[in-house]
Amino acid sequence: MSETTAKRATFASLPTKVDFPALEREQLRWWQEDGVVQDYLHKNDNSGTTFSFIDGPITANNPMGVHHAWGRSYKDLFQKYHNMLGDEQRFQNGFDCQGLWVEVEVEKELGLKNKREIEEYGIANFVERCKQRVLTYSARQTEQSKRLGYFMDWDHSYFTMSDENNYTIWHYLKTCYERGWIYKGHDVMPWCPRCGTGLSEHEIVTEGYQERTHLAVFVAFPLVDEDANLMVWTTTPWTLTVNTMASVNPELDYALIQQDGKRYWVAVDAIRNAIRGEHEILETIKGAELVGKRYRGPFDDLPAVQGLDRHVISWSDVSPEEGTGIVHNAPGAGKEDFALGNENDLPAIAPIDEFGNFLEGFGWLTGMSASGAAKDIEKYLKEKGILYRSEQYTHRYPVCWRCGTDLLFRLVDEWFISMDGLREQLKEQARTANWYPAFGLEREIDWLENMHDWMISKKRYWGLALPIFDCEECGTFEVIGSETELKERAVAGWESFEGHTPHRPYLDDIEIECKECGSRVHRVKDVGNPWLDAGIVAMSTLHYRNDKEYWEKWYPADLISESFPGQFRNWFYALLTESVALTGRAPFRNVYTYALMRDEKGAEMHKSKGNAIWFDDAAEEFGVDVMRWLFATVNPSVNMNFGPHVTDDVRRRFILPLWNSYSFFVTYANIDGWSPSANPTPVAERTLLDRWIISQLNALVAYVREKMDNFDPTSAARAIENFVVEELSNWYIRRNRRRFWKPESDADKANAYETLYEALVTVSKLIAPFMPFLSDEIYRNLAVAPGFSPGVDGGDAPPRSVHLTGFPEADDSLIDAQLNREMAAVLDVVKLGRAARSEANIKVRQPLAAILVHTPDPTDAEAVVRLKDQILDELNVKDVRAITELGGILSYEVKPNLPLLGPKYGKQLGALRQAIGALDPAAVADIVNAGQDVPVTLTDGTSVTLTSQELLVTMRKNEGYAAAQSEAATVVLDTELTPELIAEGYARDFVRQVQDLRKQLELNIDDRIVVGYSVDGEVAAAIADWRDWIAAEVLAVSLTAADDLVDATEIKVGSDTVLVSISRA
RNA sequence: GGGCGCGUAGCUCAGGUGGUUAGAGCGCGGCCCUGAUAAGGCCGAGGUCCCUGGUUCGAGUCCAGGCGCGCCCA
Repeated sequence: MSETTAKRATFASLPTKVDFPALEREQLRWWQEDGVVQDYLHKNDNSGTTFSFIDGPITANNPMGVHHAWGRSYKDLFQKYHNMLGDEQRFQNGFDCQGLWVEVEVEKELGLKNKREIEEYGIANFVERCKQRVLTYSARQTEQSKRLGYFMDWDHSYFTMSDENNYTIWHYLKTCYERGWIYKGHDVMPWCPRCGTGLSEHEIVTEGYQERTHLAVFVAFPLVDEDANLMVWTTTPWTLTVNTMASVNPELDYALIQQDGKRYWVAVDAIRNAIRGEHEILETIKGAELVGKRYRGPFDDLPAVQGLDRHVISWSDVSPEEGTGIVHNAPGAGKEDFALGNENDLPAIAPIDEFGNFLEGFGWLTGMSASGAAKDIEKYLKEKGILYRSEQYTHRYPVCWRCGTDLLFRLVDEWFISMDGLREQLKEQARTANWYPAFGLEREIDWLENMHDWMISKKRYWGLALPIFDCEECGTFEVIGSETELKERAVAGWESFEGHTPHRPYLDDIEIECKECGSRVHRVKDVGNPWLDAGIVAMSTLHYRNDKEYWEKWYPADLISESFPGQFRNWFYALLTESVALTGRAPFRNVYTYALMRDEKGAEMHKSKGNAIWFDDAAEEFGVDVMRWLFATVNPSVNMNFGPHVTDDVRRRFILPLWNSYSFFVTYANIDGWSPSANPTPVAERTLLDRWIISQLNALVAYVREKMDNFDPTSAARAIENFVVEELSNWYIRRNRRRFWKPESDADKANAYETLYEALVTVSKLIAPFMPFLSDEIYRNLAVAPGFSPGVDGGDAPPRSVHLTGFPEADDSLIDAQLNREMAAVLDVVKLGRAARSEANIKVRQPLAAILVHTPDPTDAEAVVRLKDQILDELNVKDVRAITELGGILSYEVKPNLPLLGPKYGKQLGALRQAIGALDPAAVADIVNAGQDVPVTLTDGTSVTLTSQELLVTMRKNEGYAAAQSEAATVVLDTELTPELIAEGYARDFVRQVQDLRKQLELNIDDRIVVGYSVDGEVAAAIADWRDWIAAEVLAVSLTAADDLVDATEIKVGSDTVLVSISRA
């Protein structure tokens, strides 16, 4: 081989240790400098087929975490795949810009504590800072996404704060208004007193509840017409101020209790929990009998609550499990209470302002914070003599998801879109899409069935300026649907708005004339719910308002993809409802969803817990390809545990075997100066193993395409991994190593290179959508460096990056199902042979005369014998023979063929199985093998006749043989060792150890050596007999027995010790 | 309280349409192979397939109820 090293190396040689993150950075640099991404984006301009992806906007408020990389990897891989298929695409990324989450971060930056301080700072300044923050983090996320290998048209990302996005929402709102769906609601909302805003139903997320401990009070409400009290319980004492009724369950039993001279009504089942100390039960009645009794409220002297007729009402939801079984209701301070008040025509009185402080009319409480007043109220109740007792009570309580403040329930005016008119149509449209996984549809339908009207207003600053003009004079309101309509209608304030984006505060001064009464009307101060912003993008980003042709081309999207949590009720819902309202059609055809990322131990990742992993750190520590391969191979609907051990595992399991296969090829191709030929040998003329791996490769290509076309990258990636690791690396390369290192440069060697080359180049394309960096590294070195990739690109000059190529197409004529099946049998025999050797404790280096093979289907055994070359070498045996005579090695076993017999014999099957077990297997086997029927008599005397198909005849190995058995085959070793076999074993032992010495001396693969050795007896004879073979194996120019060795090393051959010395020739 | 999903080896997870001996990877113990490999192979220990009931000749798989966990809703 030494003369071949001088030949020109075709491929860049590879480092023995790979630094994957460094390789990725280098690849990234080249893509950008060489304009690869630009060419990729325009590869399919006007191709005639399209793939429309609409990006769910990422909130541009912080740097990306690794969980963002998960979702973005799916988005990229589907788009890269379709780009390779030749589909034209838009490649538009989106940023979500407006909303409270940005405001909260800016408040932190500026040190502002509440809305009052924001207004002092100035709304215009504040809004400007919000915009700046979005620009900062969208730029940061763009760079991070590029590092992920995510190819998008980054210069044309959409921003939900854009004029077009906001005006398209106006158009949507106007449409809703014209259909009569918009209304001003009066409702009790969860309210954050710090943020000074209500939270919509959509925002009370899981983190929106926390364990909190509050002061809870048991309070007596004196009845007006009798000497007794209603006992009530509440964890929010401030709500007692606006109590207007008390409710009981009419079905429950209530007891009148006497204690310390006072009488209390309490539900019988609540006595244990509520009452402390000795007491007497005077009488028991049904809750229904309490209904209508009048009582005095604890704060009935306050000016704000005069003129109320407080009495007991009936409410079937009252339970005795918490509290007293009598519920104090404050319709102005509780959501369910508000509904109950409406049902019973009792008024709702609002006690608090937007900061959670008591309003005018609440006496000594006015100006106090509602949640801070608990202690004072407790004291007041005590002094008034109506406090029974108080306790610290821990429960799950809603908190503001941004700032953690306890929420209050506040009576407010908000704007809503009525959903009932659209509900059925939304469900119908949701069903037109394919959901992956399929249960996503059920989740969406469940949400659509239960959703309430959509609260779209928010009393904040940075967001969509709701185009609602509400006349204070006559109560008429109007919705403006576009910038031109606004200009037409504006009678004041246009000048101060003109030239600004449609945000607060610039729009706040505009006035229009009320169409009913002619009064001047301002825009409501509210901004929009941010899901309006994200939900309109299927319309706004496709130029729905201004370019219908473009919109028709790209709508609906072929794909959208986001993670489960929240999106069924948030983005998917908002997209659906806005698009369906405007067009009647669902905006997407396929929805690909995935679960949550956890840390390595399965715990939720949190910044505060310190277990969150930032994207930048992960990219530099692990490399992004390894993450992307992990993301592609896990089950997307199961939560993923992510961390260094998991990525290490992926690297070891797949990426290194792939790299090693690639590296093996490059190493030997360069030694041989091999380069791809314009006219490779037709596959049909190559060896069996070559034809086999090419056959498997084409089957793989067909499978991967099918799975990718059905949005199942997981199955595709797992199949690729199996092919590379099991078939290519562990079998094809392992079995063919000698073809690559043999000294002759003959046709057989060329075929081996051609075959491995085609497999590797094709694999580089298959993995391109999944691992953009490694795939291009392999592709560029193998296909671009030599100038063309024959047998892969038809001999044409290949594109300069794998991302500019087409996705491989399977050549069905190269798929040989018969060969694949036979090779599977061979692989099984090899595995069993190794198992048998291991069990018999005979190492592989010791040659054996033969193995005997039996397969249930005799044609498999014939194939195994035909393909025995692979087995001889792998198992180090001299012959492979099919077992033709049982010879005591195997015996017959007869089993019922259950899938056939079950349906036919039903309940008789048990008896039948018993009868079959009692038959003489050998006799039955003869009959079945002759294809004749077998008569069987059951225990009850019934006779049945079984056909040969209804019985399964198998072989079982007998004890006492070195053998192994699986469902597919039985392999038996011939363990008899002749002196010749033993001598050959010594020779192999010797070679193996000399090779090890070469390695220790760090000799080059093709260095020639001089070997001296010293040993006596059988081992000496064996070495002498095998001299030529040994010398060839270890590249020895001489192999000499000598007693005067310098620097000799002891090695073990058989049980003898041999002294060996080697040196470079 | 309702919807959806999940529950299989110490850990992470595979297990079309019910079928004969339930698998993989990691980890653990032992052995083997190795001049592409930071690899690989074989053997072993390790299982109440969450529980109960039902359908069936036969249930990890289908049905009902329950328990536990997750997400969503009330």
